[in-house]
Order: sequence, then structure tokens, then C-alpha cells
Amino acid sequence: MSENIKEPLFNLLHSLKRSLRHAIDSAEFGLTPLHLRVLKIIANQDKQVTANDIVQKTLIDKAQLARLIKELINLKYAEKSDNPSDKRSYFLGLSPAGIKIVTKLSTAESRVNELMKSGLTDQEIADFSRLAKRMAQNLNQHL
Amino acid sequence: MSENIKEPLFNLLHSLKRSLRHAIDSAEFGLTPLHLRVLKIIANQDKQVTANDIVQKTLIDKAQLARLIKELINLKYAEKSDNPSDKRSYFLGLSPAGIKIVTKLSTAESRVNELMKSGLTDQEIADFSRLAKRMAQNLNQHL
DNA sequence: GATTGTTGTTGACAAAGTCAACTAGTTATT
DNA sequence: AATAACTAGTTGACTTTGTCAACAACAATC
Repeated sequence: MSENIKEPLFNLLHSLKRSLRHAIDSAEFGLTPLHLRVLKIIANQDKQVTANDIVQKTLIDKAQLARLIKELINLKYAEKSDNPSDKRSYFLGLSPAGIKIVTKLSTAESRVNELMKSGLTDQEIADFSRLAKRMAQNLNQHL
Repeated sequence: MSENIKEPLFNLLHSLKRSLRHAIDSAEFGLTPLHLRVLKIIANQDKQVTANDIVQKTLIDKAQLARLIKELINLKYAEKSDNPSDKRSYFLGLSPAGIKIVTKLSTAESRVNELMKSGLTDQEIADFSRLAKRMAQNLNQHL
């Protein structure tokens, strides 16, 4: 009863971060893992994304995100375009260079993803994801 | 096929960290969450722990850990004692104040732990932990 | 149209993680 | 026993990530 999930979780995340870092060598583009995470979110959106959408989705601090986006734009991996229905905000898109990175990234990530999952069944993976989401919900609900 | 476990995992960790921070108010003792994590590890060890044991167990960078321990000792929450069989290293223990903190901490942590697990069965929790450990292993093996 | 709320930006930090160089011991090799 | 190779812990110097508060510009509501 009351098994502690925290410790295995922290350990896993620590390992995962390190593996991703090694796999991707984000430094190659002058980017940090968090930059990559944001790029990917921009890429995977079917609708046009605003900064605030990303804040909602990830719970990244909006100040942190503003700076991150600024850097991505300075490095010409992302672009802003006007949001006609709200002059405070803007839509985010990727430049060709940004798209290229996201492509490379996806490859590297799925390597790590597969490595991490080795020896587990699809059912186990699905359950794991489901539980992680559920637990995050439990915590967030309670804010 | 190739479901992405990363994103739910990062989200969960983010939420968990925040919940723990709120629940514990580590600032009360001038401590960060990581300090607390280390205190707890020292407390829960049945054998005498060295700094290096903690490095092995957690993969925390040894430089980071050295500083953390130094702070815990300056704040009089932890103590060093000689390791007679190796003069380079030392055993770590808690002061009475340290023990008190760990006790409070455990209470707060199990509150968050329970909250996080609400609606899940014991079996699900156990599976989740098992899978997390397994995946961490998969990644670490590959260093 | 005044108030209240929202989006994004900036400043100023704090916490967490990393890398390399070094000291002082320990173990292994010759 | 001397030397070489390794290990535990420490320090310096940074980078990355996360947080909070104040603010400008616009949007929505009353």
C-alpha cells in the first residue's frame, strides 16, 4: 500500500532526458531540448498555434516560452505571422530550416522511444501512457 | 505502433514537481526539493551511505551532489562521519533536525502520492512502477 | 467608455544539471 | 617498494529550466 511512484519516475525522466540529449545533439543547431520540444509542438499542430496555446498545452511558464520563441525566431527556425482576429497575439510557423530540424528530431526521438520500450508489449506501453495522463490530471485538477 | 511516451511523461513530471513544491513548502527550511530528495535517501538507507552511493543510485551529477551535501551540513540537517575503510569518503547521517524534516516530508509526500494515484488500482500502480523502472534500465544500459 | 481580463514581453532570480580540472586517497602492476 | 592507473569527493564556471511580478497593448464586458 502507498507505493511510492515518485522515485522511479524521477529516475526514468532523468535517464530519458540524458538519452535524448545524446541522441539528438541539439547543440548542433544551437538549440536546447526545450527548444526542440517547442519546435515539435509547432510542427505537429494542424491549426495555427499561438504562444498561449503552447502555454495551455504544456504548462510551461509564459515568460519562459516568450523567450524561447524569440530565440527560435532569431535563429530563423520559426516565424510569426499576424493573427487577424487578435492583434495582441500571432501565429507560429516553422521555416524550412525548422522543418528540417523537426524531421531529424523525429527520427532520433523514435530511436530513443523504441529503445526505452524494448521488451514491453504494446498493451503495456498504452497502459503506461494512460496512467501517466491520468495521474497528471489528478494533480492538475487540484490546483 | 511507436506511441510516444515522452510527452505524457514530461507533463506528469512537471505537474508532480509543482504539486510537491506546493505541498511541502520546502522554503520553510531553506531547502529545495532536491535537498529533500537527498535527505530522504539518506534517511531510508539501512546501511551507511556515502556520497558516491547516492550518485550511483540517482545518477545525480557528483559535483551537484557534493554541493548539495555541503549545504545540508551547513544547515545542520545532515552530518558526516568517518568511513574507517576509506579515508577519501565518509558516511552520511541525519541530525535530529534532519530527521524531523524527513518525517514532515513523508507526510506531505504521501498526500501528493495518494492524490496522484486516486482512481487507480493497486495493480495499476505496481505495473506503472515496474514499467518505469524497466524503461529506465533500457535507457541506462545503453550508455 | 471605464473596468476587468488576456496575450505577450521584460527583469530579476532560483533551482537543476553539466563538464573539466584537481586533491587526496586506493588498488593494481611492475 | 615505486609507479601507474583508478576512485571519492571538491571546486569553478556555465548552461538549461523554471518561477514570479510588473507591465504594455489589446479585447471583452458591463
